[in-house]
Amino acid sequence: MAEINFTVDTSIYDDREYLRDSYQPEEIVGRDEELEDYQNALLPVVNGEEPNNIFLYGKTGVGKTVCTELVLNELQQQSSDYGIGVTVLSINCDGLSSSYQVAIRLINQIRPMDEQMAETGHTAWKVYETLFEELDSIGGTILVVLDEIDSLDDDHLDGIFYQLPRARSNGYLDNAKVGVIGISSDLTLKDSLAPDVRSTLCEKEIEFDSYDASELTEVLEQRAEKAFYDDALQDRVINLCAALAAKDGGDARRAIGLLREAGDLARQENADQVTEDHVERAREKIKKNMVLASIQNLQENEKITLYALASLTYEGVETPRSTKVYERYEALAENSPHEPVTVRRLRDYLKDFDSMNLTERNDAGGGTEGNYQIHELNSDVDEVLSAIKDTIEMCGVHPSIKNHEVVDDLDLA
DNA sequence: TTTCCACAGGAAGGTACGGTCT
DNA sequence: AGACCGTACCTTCCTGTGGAAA
Repeated sequence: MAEINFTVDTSIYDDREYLRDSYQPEEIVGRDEELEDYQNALLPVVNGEEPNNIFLYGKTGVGKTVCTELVLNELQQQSSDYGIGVTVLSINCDGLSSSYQVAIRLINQIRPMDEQMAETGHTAWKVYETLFEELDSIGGTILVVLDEIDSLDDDHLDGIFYQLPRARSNGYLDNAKVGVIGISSDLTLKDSLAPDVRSTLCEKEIEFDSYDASELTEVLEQRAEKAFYDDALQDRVINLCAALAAKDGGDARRAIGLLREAGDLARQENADQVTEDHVERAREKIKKNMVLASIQNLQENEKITLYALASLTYEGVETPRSTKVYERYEALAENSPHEPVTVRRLRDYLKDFDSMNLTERNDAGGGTEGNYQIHELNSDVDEVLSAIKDTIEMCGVHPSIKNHEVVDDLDLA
């Protein structure tokens, strides 16, 4: 057994807490314009008027959620000075698929633990009716923050965004003034809303631009100053993190995550300083973990599809077309306890892989072959095969991968 | 120019499941 | 107990697309 030895870090982190996702900075860098718009949009609240519905959009990690928390905290404090009661209900819609579920979450957030409502089984109108009763019993101004609304299914989007803003005019609410704050990182979401829903929900729109490299540098410097000891970071480290994150879409959360991972690596290695090399390696590690995590969440038929694609790739067919993947998939699925799905379904899987960034899907065609799509793994085939080890064991080792190291690892009787 | 081929993907509907309501 | 509800996951059917062959 390896010797267990904990070493106290004395040169890297002063206080790592400042790099955590949950840390809320007192001052937000580079979002002055957005904060001003936000403040203006909320002016009716302090004046005791009906609140605006506000729609926030911008890519992930550009400060939408952080700004919301900061602004609403401030709003609650200041309005209580004026004797106005403001309640904030916040729901993250990630993992929820319908308005129905969002409404139940809201109800359960209002209700005490021992009176929680079950998540299915009710009629839709019953759910909304209950929600309005609960809101009305709170009374005053209520701001409902719905974060990550883009993760809701398109078909189910309209329900809550239609009901909530209209509840008062339809006579469901007597005591409460409700404003909806919708937050989306999908810039096209607005277009998929029904026109009447769009016009009510988007009374005030605030767009959050992506951070550029220099803004990210500011954000990172703000955190790093408190998180790390003086001289713990090599000169170019922050600039590098900022540049990499700017290239990846200007996501501040990712930039901070990258810096944190680099710091962790340096600490593990008992280094005196975080170097550019740590950053590069941290970036690789994060990428690898993201792939692993998304593969592990796939359902079994999807994993078999990925197995089909990976085995083809390992064989040297780097961009197989959908039909080829399906042929291999069918062969693999036959050995598994799972009934193979139809080609149509598999096309959906392949489309999902692309949107999850596991693969890259491209149109191809011409010639006598007609039109078709080709699929290419976005990460190392070895990593993918390792991540679906259990599936390989279940379906059996396909001849094309019999030389792969994963196979040696499997306990094949 | 028309027809055919091979594929992509939208629409609608089926089924099983876990839940509530009466 | 049985009607009913929302949802996940799937199939079936069908239309659209663009180049090749007739």
